[in-house]
Amino acid sequence: MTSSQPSYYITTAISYPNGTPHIGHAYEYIASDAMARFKRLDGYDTYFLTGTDEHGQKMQQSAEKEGIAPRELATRNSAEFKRVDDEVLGISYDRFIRTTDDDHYAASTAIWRRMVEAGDIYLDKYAGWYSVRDERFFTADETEVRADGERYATETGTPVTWTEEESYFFRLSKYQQPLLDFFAANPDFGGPRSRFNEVIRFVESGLDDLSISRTTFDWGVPVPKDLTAPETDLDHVMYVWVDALTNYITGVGFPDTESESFRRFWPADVHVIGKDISRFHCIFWPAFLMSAGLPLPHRVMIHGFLHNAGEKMSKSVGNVVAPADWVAEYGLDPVRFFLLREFPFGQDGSYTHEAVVGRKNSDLANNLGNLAQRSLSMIVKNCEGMIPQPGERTAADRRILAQAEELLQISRTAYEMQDFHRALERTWFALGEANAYFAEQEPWKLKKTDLSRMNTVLFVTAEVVRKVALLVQPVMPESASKLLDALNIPENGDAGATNDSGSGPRSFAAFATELVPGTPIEKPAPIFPRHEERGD
RNA sequence: GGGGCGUUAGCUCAGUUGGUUAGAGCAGAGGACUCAUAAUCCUUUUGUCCUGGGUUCAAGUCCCAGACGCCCUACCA
Repeated sequence: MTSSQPSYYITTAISYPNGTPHIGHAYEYIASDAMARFKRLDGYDTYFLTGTDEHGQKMQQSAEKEGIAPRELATRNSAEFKRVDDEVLGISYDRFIRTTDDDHYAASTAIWRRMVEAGDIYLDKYAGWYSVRDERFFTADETEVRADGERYATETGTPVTWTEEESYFFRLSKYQQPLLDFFAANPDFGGPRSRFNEVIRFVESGLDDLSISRTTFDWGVPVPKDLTAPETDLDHVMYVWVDALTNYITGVGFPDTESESFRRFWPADVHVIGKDISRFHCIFWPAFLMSAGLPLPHRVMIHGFLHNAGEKMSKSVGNVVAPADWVAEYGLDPVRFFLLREFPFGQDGSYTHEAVVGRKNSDLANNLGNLAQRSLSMIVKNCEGMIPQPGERTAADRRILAQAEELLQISRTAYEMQDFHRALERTWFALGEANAYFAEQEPWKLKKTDLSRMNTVLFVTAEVVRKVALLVQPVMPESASKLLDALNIPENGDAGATNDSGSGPRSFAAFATELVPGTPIEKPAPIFPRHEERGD
């Protein structure tokens, strides 16, 4: 962690712990985790933030139903999200932030103060048709008067009443043009492009000022009294998104903008979020930051949603999958691999049991697992249990090594845009070529005719396995580590879980080296077993 | 209503700035091999590239119109 080391700051969205985590949450955590591990292994001083967003009316109401305090409910449910990260998914976050943390209150207050000082916050009335049942306002256009003379929300069919509420507003309209200029100057700010286009179109269509406080409930960050005293006697709490978005700078030390952490990690390299909250991250958040005079994040990566066999996951349909269930059925690494290999990250994906098993068996067990098994077994049996000394290399040897060699750069480029799908596709293409190479060279025949040549072929194959194992550590930390163990590569890091992974024989820096002939290896055991159907 | 994206082999999808016989993986069929986790390798079947026009020497790739699907947004007062 020297100052010369490049830094990388990545965040997930913070989860609203009004329920339990499902496979959609896991998708975002796993992808972000792979991204963070990749950067750590590639020598970046990396900071990875995740956590829970605990304020708001919904949490308060849920707590009331249970007869407990909001903070108690938040603490309990937040712990469950954290437990899934820690015990089920192996997420290598550096901090699990809670918006109820003390330093977060300080940060939220500070950014609010900055926005006030910028002249961007004013007091007004928020008025509209409020549906108690939906807990939200509707514009007049969104309501209709029915035959009974009462007014209803058209969309949800619930009765609405005219409600006026004092509220602080943020001058979002002022930032329409600055945002559009920023978008034009930073075409990769939002990804994928199609989602980013939606955001841009929305801004172009005009921005209204944003209501950013509430007085009807108190479960939130209080608006500082010294800022409200001249204007109101009411107690305002911040609109949940104001404080929620602020977590990204709380996590690196804000409001101390001179702190080592803030200077090192802000602005963030990427915020990873779902498509339902792109507007908050691509419009509100940059506008808040502009107002507060803080640098803007480099990128917001918007991922798609997972569908169960093409159907939207929903509690009422009963097709919601708990991460722990999947991990129990398929294993953690196969689940991680499946989610990142099967779907382009920016698109929705549809999963089926058959698809997961297909990836697990053909890609993991057959292509990668078996290549390692067949090559290492031959080394143990025919090379006195040591990595053999290779002889002169043929064109075929050089070709397959070069193909593995270029995977690092291909992966770097792909990961830069969170294109995990492509990185893995290219890696598995190379594995297919390696299996073909092995079959063509027929080392099992060479052992009777040309031992030196056999040694070369086995060395080259094992070397390809080593490079792939290094490269898939971010996606499958445990299995990749076992592969490296099997090759007797000295341990140093922890498959990208901490910044210790940035150097040494298991880091990406070791990509440029080769296996050391004479290194003893043990009789290998299958690392990627085929899927066994359970029950039945 | 406005806009975005998509529609390519049975399935999931690649197809760069228009250029030779349209590709991959999986699934199917046949064969080979035995080092290996009944794995691996080779060969192989199927495509009106949604439809109809247009531009061009040349279009899956550009333009126009339409169909279908998903999404964003507005409206239906």
